[in-house]
Amino acid sequence: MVTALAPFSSPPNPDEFRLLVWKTVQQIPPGCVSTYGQIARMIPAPGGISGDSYRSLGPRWVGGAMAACPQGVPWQRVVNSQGKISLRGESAVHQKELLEAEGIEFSPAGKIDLQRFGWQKNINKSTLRFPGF
DNA sequence: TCCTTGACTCAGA
DNA sequence: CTCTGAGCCAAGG
Repeated sequence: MVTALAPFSSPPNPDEFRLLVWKTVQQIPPGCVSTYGQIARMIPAPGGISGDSYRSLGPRWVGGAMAACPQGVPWQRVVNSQGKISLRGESAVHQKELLEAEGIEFSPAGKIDLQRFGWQKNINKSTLRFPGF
């Protein structure tokens, strides 16, 4: 079955790619967020896909995978590169509530500071603090 | 068949 | 900070 999602084109092996996305997202700890682009970069480009193509399509494929996210995957911890929620309508509100419940803070403009709450942030920075802690 | 619409990102203005 | 356009591709009205 071809799945009911409609990402911008699909990777060579849609099912396998989505599985990798979900597995990666499951590794995001509570109180942290990641981005579609970051998830994409953590997954190697499928065979036959050039680095350039993957750079522009990857994030969208991740978005497509998230649209069909199964239970048990912290989908709410994935936001766009600007640190803002990409969903619209009710879902967006729900996502914001779930994240706030984990201790994540939003700016007045509805943006998350990825330097503070981003997953695997710069450990080089002298300030070692755990997200949401 | 044409046009719109996606859980994206980046560079500009 | 907000808005636009480009890059990319397919399904549905």
